[in-house]
Amino acid sequence: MKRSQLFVKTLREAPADESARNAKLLIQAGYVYKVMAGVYAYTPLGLRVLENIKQIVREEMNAVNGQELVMTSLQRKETWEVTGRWDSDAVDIWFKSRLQDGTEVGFGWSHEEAIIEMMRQYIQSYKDLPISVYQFQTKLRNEVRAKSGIMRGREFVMKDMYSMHSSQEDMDQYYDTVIAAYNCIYERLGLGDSTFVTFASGGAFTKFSHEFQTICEAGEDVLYMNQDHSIAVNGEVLDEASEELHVDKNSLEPVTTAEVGNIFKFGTDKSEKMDFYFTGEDGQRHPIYLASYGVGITRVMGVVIEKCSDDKGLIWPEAIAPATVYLVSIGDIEDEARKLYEMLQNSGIDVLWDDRSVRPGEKFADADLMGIPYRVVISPKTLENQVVEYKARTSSETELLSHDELLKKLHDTKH
RNA sequence: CGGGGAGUAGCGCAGUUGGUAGCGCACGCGGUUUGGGACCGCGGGGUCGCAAGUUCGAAUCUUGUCUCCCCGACCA
Repeated sequence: MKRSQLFVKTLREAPADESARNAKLLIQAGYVYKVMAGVYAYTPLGLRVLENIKQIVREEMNAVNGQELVMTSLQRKETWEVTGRWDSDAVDIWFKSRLQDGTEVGFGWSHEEAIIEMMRQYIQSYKDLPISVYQFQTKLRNEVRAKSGIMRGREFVMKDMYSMHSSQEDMDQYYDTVIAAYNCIYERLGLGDSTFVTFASGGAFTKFSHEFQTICEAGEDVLYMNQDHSIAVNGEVLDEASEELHVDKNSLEPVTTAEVGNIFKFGTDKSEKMDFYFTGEDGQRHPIYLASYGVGITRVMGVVIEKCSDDKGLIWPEAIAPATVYLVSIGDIEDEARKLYEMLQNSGIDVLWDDRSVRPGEKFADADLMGIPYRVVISPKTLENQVVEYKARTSSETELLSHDELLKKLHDTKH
């Protein structure tokens, strides 16, 4: 990717109409464009980060036999009337509209009912179970107030997975494997050390759900944790949960967190409401056991920024950065720079080459602001000694390396 | 939805006894520059969020309205 071909521009100053760190930096560095409150468009840079996060999630979902599909944003009224959730008194964040013939439609704020309705057509027998399906969807929610930049928008990308089972035991077992998969996701996103599975309120269909909460000052939740972090409870269910876990709630310390995932078991309640049954080995009809698993993709992106940035700008974890190397070429050395650019790309490294004819200082400032993990500088000075200058975004030290040493270094740091 | 703050050029901002809009950055042209956001000269760009009203005259005063941010409420 050449900087001269990117339409994106960085801003000298952060936008004044945002106060959330993630939104300020993303707009300033050219990753997102704000359309309205809680609604953000993603530039090629922002899209790359989003896709990188999705790919990690996708790999982990595939690893637990999730089958990817994609539902629709337009939803039928009838789909939601079955569970009473079309009613605006029950769900106050609906965006609704009408077809030209007057038919009411809703814009998907969730896809639970929609997916179950669809799966009902394909699942009849115990032989069809278990099954697990997931999608990445843009959810539309008419929030009264959007806030915290991309962390709580009216339009956001979510991965939602649904598993269907013929027995409680099968669901419970699968549920635990998904918890493990989720831990892998947050580990790979660089949030492993600060993300915890917590007890949270269960809502309409189950007593407790599990939330994945990441310690984050910009978060909206308060978690109560014990000393070794083996127990974490959402403040909203502190009393009930501590009782259930047999711990003294006064021994738990509060910490501010952001929810980055939410999973829960519906059991058979929802299936019974939606007439989602299978025929068992006994020849009888039984309700299907259901569980649901969500990850807020765009929200995770925001949380990563809130946790990882400095006064110069963004600092992406390598796993989701839009490029691995920010190549700065200085002086009239286009041919040599192009060779280095191609060499790095050919060895599988994503390079953003700043080939613009602007002053070096501006390129350095942009490299920092955009948060690309490694900066490589090539100039007449480095060429004289057959080296390039290498610097990690997180370090203030530079190193002079030969091309071979550079490749080795970049491949070694990759995991 | 309650409370608070704010809308003036692409971005950040200034602009009070009311007199027809300016600065920095960005942008275009010319030149000098080139390892941490250079400098000089010239130039383009704004129905001052929108709508009414007061006035000879409104960015400025009045009313209404829309939008954005923050706190709260809300949040499968």
